[in-house]
Amino acid sequence: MHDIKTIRDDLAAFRADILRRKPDEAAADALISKLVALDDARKNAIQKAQAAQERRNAASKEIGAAMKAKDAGLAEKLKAEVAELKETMGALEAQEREAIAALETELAAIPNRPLPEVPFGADESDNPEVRRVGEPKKFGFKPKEHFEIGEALGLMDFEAASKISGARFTVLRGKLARLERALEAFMLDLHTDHHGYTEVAPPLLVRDQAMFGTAQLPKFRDDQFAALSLVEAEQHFAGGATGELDHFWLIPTAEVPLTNLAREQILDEKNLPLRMTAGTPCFRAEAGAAGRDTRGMIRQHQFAKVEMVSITTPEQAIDEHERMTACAEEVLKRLGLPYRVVLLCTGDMGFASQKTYDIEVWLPGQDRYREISSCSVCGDFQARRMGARYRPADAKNPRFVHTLNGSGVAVGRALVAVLENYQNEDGSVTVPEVLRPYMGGLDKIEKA
RNA sequence: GGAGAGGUGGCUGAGUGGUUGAAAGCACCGCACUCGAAAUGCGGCAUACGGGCAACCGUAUCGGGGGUUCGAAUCCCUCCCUCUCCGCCA
Repeated sequence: MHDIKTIRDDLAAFRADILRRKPDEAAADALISKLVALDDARKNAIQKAQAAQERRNAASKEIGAAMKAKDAGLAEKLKAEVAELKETMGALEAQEREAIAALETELAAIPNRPLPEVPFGADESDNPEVRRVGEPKKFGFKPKEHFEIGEALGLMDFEAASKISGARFTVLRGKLARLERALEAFMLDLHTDHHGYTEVAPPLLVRDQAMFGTAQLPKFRDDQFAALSLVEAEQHFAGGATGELDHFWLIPTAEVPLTNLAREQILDEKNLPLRMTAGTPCFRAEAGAAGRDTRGMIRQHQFAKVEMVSITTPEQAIDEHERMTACAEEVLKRLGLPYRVVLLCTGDMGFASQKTYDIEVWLPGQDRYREISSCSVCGDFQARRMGARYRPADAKNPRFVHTLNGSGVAVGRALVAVLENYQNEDGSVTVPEVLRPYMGGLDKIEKA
């Protein structure tokens, strides 16, 4: 959520940032004049309503004084004056509310402003590579894709999944199911034992306000799954009710519950940065992804992910972003997976982000790097939406916190990466050293 | 699902219609005392929005929304949330 004052303080800078996101001058100018008009209307409505309230309050006090002084005549006269005033007040207050809501609706739909160092670009082909770590292994045979490996092992079953749930689901069995669990446990242990994150087991079903806070709502409603009580839904319709059903949202990422832990809080500066991690299933409708990554488990309706969230002061945010990215990279380093880090350009960045690093893992079966983590710094964009603040040690007024989130890392895709990078010519998969303690000491997954 | 009790400032917690934005305590900040500290004393200490160069002024906020009233933290309606007991349940 943007602050209209900040925008109006420097309209030219705001316009430039909007254009960096989407280079459409006509749209940018239309947006700005709309915002200015809405804000002027808001101020105007507030002033009118407040002037009326001020007169009413003053008259009410006079009535109280007159009644104490037993001056019934004066009290009655004042009452008549207030009664007249009230006829217009209701409308003025309604106008004030509407004007504020109209501005907020508009502001809530504007993406965050990219930081100056974020390169301008249209899509992922414009993302500069920041660094490349690890050498892709040379195979003495043509490396297979993960689903070929998993299916050949008899431990990855898409047909069974589709019978139960349809497309974009996977059934893992035996050692592959355990490998997924091992990966998640390994990542959580790394972040809690070595990176200073506190493990959280959050709700997976959340309310509208939480989804608004992290900015999945209102704009990305169609990407989400919802859960509802059919009994309540039936009563809802039977009662002839209209509008939105009461329901939960399935979290598309643990970023939502973790970040919203700071909702409507005033944190103590000495507790910042607040670092939290969670391993959860994530649910996505993938509405706009028809036909993309249809084979295998790269793009699923349900997948496991270990998420990191940091709540910081504005001053800490940028360093924390580098630190968080390094924490995600450490997962891949310890797993021995080659990867590269790219800086997302303005056109490829998420709605709430000011700056994002994507970590892409090497997949020999696909012969390319694929996203396995995304680390974003959001500034106060989410904090404003959820009222998350902190009290600075040396100042009395609370300030909005800054929020960061990053995958540390996507467990499903990590499983894919392990299968492809550790595959052997005979179809078996070597278990990476760091995972063996989590696999009961097993060093190789073979066909059962 | 049934019955009941509640939601007040950073925290605890008073307050049932008229200078109550809100007692008191805790926490925090400043000053005094002290070599320093503790203890003690005095003072300060909510948030947002609008107006103003500023000092400051105004408006709103006692879970959210609506209503009654000249006037609501206090009365009514509604929604949300929390807790207790019973029922059901992993």
